[in-house]
Amino acid sequence: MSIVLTGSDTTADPIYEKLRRLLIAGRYAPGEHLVEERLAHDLGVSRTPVRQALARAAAEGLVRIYPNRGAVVRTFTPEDLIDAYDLRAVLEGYAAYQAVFRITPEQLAGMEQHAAALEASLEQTFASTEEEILFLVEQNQHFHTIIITASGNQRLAEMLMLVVNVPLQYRSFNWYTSDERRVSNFFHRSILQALRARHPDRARATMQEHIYRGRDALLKSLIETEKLSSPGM
Amino acid sequence: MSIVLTGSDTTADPIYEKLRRLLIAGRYAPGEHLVEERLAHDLGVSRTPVRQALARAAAEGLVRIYPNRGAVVRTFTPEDLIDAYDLRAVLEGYAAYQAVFRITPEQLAGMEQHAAALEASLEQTFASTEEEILFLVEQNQHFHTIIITASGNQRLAEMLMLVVNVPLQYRSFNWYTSDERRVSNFFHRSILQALRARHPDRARATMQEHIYRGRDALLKSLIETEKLSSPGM
DNA sequence: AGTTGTGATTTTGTATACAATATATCATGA
DNA sequence: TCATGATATATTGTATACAAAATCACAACT
Repeated sequence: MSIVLTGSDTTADPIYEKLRRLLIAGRYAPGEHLVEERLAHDLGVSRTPVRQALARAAAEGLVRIYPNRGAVVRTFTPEDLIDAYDLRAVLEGYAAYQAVFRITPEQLAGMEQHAAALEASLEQTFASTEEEILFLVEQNQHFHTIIITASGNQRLAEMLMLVVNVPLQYRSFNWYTSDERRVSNFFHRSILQALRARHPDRARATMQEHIYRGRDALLKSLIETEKLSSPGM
Repeated sequence: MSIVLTGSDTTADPIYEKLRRLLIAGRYAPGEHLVEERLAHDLGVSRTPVRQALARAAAEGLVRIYPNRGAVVRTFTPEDLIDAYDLRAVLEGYAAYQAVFRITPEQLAGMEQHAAALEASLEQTFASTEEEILFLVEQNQHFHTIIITASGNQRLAEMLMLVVNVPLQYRSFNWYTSDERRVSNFFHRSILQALRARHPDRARATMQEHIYRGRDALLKSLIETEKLSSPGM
């Protein structure tokens, strides 16, 4: 497997791809006004293709476009994140349920590998560099992507991409504390077990709990940074 | 309530709106090559805004864009429709479950009205004009939209729009036979009952069954027209 | 000091021009 | 007749120009 939850086949527009990568990587701050000329400069093209990419990014929820006032990077309120994670729980829970009936030994082996890679990181000192975290996020994505693919529902994969593709600055929170990483690993193992044992309900339930845990960890760290940055406001 | 599952707030681009309406209404045949100049003429603007609208339509899955070869109206294989309806069942089932905890008496009254309008059509002679069917489709959409709104998950509404907004030529099949309309009405009543009684599980189960019925009816009529149009192929 | 109004500047929205690519047409030869 | 290749046409992709709208700066006034 090469790429993680890429736009399936919907994509294939290199400059939109580039913009999306920048947005997801957090190159532009949430709420930031994206002046077209600046983007054009950053992407090395003129405004015309930039506008197309922005229209698409708006459809995918990465930015919001206000008529005659341009595009701003989408901001996520805690409520937005809760909504998104609820949806993820429902959709990926369903994916796990369905995957039980279709997942192949090769796919299970792949999941095993990614789970092992994540597990290995537990042994290390908890001095996680940004690069290290990026690696973990990627391994985790691979793990989840296999299940989604194994569900056999093409459309589901597209939907989930829209929900999961939240800027990295939000997602990577989960991988900072070694505590959360341990819990996460436990669930990865449980999910694998349920899939191997062909227990659809267990697969779904475990997946849902896994995602809700991730959500809670994210919200907790969000609230904490909130407190730190604006104590009295 | 005014508009049905409009692009929430994601929209607000009049020319994209126009294009979407044409696509959903079936103005262009599935698989048809959408030459930009022609669209520009049809929409009364130049190619530039058309291309933006197309980029967006591609992101929403209404068309597919092949690099250097333009856009084609998305075609739906039976598998695509099955995937879409499965997702609908999952998502709207979830919406119904959540709606139990938040739906207001006003919203219930609104649903009652739309259900009644649909029920009234059962009494009439079954000579359904195209206009009549459009009315039924709309009433049905309103009914479902209220539940989705009542779920309280904004993102869910956006997701469902992407799944539900399948060209009319596919959707309206369900409303041709008076048999299906009767079954549909039965489920509308059951769903309302479950919501009023505040039974989340019943609401979800009934909604899911309702959607699966719709799917089966659609597939059945698709296969039949398939047989009629190409008997030997 | 704060508010409102006016002009300058920035930024968006659309049209047009042109280059790059794909498709269609048609002649040539087996 | 059919396949193949060259040429012409059509269509997409990008850049630029300009009009419309919003934002900003700053002065005049209360």
